[in-house]
Amino acid sequence: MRPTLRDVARAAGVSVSTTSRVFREPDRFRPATRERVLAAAAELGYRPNRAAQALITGRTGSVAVLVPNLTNPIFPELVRAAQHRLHAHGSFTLVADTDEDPAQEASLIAMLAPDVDAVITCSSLLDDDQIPDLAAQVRLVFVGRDPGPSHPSVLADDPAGMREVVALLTGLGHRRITYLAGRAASWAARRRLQAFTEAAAGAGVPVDVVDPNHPSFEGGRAAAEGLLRSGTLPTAVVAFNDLIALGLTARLAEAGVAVPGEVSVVGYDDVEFARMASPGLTTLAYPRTALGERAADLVGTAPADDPRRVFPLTLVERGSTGPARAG
Amino acid sequence: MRPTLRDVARAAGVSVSTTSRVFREPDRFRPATRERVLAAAAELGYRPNRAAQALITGRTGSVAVLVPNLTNPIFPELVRAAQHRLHAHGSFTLVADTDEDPAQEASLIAMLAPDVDAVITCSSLLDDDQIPDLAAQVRLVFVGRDPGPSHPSVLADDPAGMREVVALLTGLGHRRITYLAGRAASWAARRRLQAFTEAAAGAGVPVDVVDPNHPSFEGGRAAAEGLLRSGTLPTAVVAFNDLIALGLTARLAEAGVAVPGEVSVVGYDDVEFARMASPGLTTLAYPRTALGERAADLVGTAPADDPRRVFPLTLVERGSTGPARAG
DNA sequence: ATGAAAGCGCTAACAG
DNA sequence: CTGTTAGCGCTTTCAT
Repeated sequence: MRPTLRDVARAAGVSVSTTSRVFREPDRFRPATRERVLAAAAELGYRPNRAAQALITGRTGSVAVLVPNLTNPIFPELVRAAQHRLHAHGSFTLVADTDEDPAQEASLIAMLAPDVDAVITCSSLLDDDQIPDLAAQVRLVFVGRDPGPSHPSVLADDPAGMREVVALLTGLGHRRITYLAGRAASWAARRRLQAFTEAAAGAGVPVDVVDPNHPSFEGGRAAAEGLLRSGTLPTAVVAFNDLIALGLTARLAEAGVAVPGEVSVVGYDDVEFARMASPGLTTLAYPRTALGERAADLVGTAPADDPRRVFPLTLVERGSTGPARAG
Repeated sequence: MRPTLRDVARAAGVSVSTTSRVFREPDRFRPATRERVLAAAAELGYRPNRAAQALITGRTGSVAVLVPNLTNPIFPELVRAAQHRLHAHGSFTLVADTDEDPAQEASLIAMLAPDVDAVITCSSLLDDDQIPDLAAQVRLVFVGRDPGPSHPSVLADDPAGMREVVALLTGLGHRRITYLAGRAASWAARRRLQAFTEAAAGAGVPVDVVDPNHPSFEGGRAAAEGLLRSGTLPTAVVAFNDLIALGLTARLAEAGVAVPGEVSVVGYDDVEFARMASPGLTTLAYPRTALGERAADLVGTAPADDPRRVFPLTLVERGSTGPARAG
C-alpha cells in the first residue's frame, strides 16, 4: 500500500496537519521537527496523492497544450519545450489535437477546463467572441495569436521577420514578389500576410498574393502548377510555411525550372526538411522553443503584468534564394 | 460554482447515492427516477469531479503515452491515433518524451504511475530486468517491443515486411544488399536487423551491415560518405529508417551517384518526407495508426487474453528502387 | 510551533 | 429500487 500522510505523521511522531505543513511552509517549523518529518517521508517513499490535493485545493497540477495538428513538425517541438518547462514547475502536460477545427478546439477547452490548471492553445482558430466565455472557465494562454491585452499570449515577430525577408530579396535584385498565403480563416495566416504586405509596401515592392487551397506540400505543388500554367513565372516567391515552399520547389524542379536560378523561394518555420532538401530552403525560423517555454511560464504568472511577449524570427539563408534573373 | 452531485440530487429529489448510481448502473433504476436525475444533471450542466472520483476509485481517467522522441514524425501520428481512441474510452492523454534515455523512461514511468491508469510506452529502451518492477506499479502497454507474453504489446510484423523488401530487391536483380542499422541499444533496431538478416538468408542473398553513428538524416549522410570512400558502392541499400535512407540519398545525389540508377534505396516508416523527396523513397510503411489505436484498446483489456498483437507493414514502392546496375 | 477536526465531491458497503 | 453512512488523502481553519 502506498504510504499516506498519516503514515508519515505516525512515523515522525507528529500530527498529519504538521506533516502537511512541513511540505508547504517548511520555515515555520523548528529544524528538529522538520528534519524528522522529511526523513520519515523519504524513508517511506511518500508521494502526495494528487487527486486528494486537487479535490481540496482545486488545482490539478496538469496543464493542457492544444495544437491544431500534431503532424505539423513545428508543434511537437513546441510541445516538447512547453512540457519540459511545465515539468520543471511540477505540472503534468496533457496534449490534444484540435484537427484544425475551431469547434473542436472550443469543446476541448470546455471539456478540459475543470481538470487542468490552464490551457495553452497554439495557433488558435477560435472566434474572437468565443474567447471570453472560455477564458472564464480556465486560464488560457495563447501561442501564435494575440487575442488582446487582457489575455496572456506569446507571438513571433512577423513584421520584423518579413522585413528581413523583403530586404534579402530586394538586395538580390527582386522587384516583385509572389506570396503564397495560408488559410484565410487562420489568425496567424492573416497576420503573416499582413506583415509581409506591409514590409513589401515599405520597400516599394509590388506583391502578388496567391491562395493555395491547402497550406501543405500538396498545396505548394498545386500553386506551382498554377504559376507554371499562367506563363509568367515570378522571380521570387515567399510562402506562408515551409511545406508550401517545399511543394512549390519540388514541382518547379520537375518542370525543369531552376531554383534559385529562375525563381527564389523563401519559407517560414524552418522545419527539419528545410535543411534536408536540396537546395536547402531559405526560411524564417519560428522560435518554437522560446514560445513553448514562455507559454509554460505564463501559466503560473499573475494576470496583472503585461502578459504578452513577442519573440524574434531568425532568417536562415540557404540555397533556395539567389540573384533575380534578368527580367 | 460548479454543480456537484448533491445539487443534482436535490434538484431531482433523490439522494446522492441514487444520483451517483444512475450514472454508473442506469438499468438498475425505474425509468422515471433515471430520467428525473439525468434531466436535472443536464439542466444544471453537471460534470463529475475527476479528482473526487479518482480519490475514491483509484482510477484517474488519464493514460500516459511515452515516446523516445516526439520529433520523430512517426510518433506524433501514433500518439494522435492513441489519443483519439483513449478519448473515445473517456480517458485523457498525457504525452511525455523520454529523450531516448532509458533512465528517464524508467523514472517517468515511476513518477507517473500513481497518477495514471496506464502507461503506453513506445519503442521502449528499458532493460528487460527493469520491466517487472515498473509493471508492478502501473499497467504497462508496449508499442514496438515485445517484452514477453506476460505484458500487453503491439508490434509491426518486421519479418514479413523484410521478406517483402528482399523479394522486391532480388526481383530487380540485386544480388547483395547493404543494411544501415539503427542503434544496437534499441530493441526495435535489433529486431529489425534480425528480421532483415533472416529474410536475406532465406533468399540466399549476402548482407553487409553498416552502423551509422546516428539513426538520422545526418547519420545517413555519414554512411553514404563511408560507402563513397570505400570505393565499392553496393547496388542496394536498406536502411533502418527513412531518415537514414533520405540522408544517404541526399549525399549520393551530391556525389553524382544516381538513385536508383546506380544504387537502390529502401527505407522504413514511410514518413511524409519519403513521399516528398525526389525520387520518392521506397519504404515499409509503419502501421502507426493501427498500433496507436490497438495500444489504447489494450489499456482497458483484461490481462488474461493473449495481450500481444502484430500488425503488417506495407511495402510502398516509389522511385528510389530499380533494376540492379550491371555488376 | 503544533494538534484536532471539518470537509472537498464522490463511491460503495450496508440497510431497508 | 433507494437512502444512510462512512470514508478516500489531503489542506485548512480554529484552538492551544
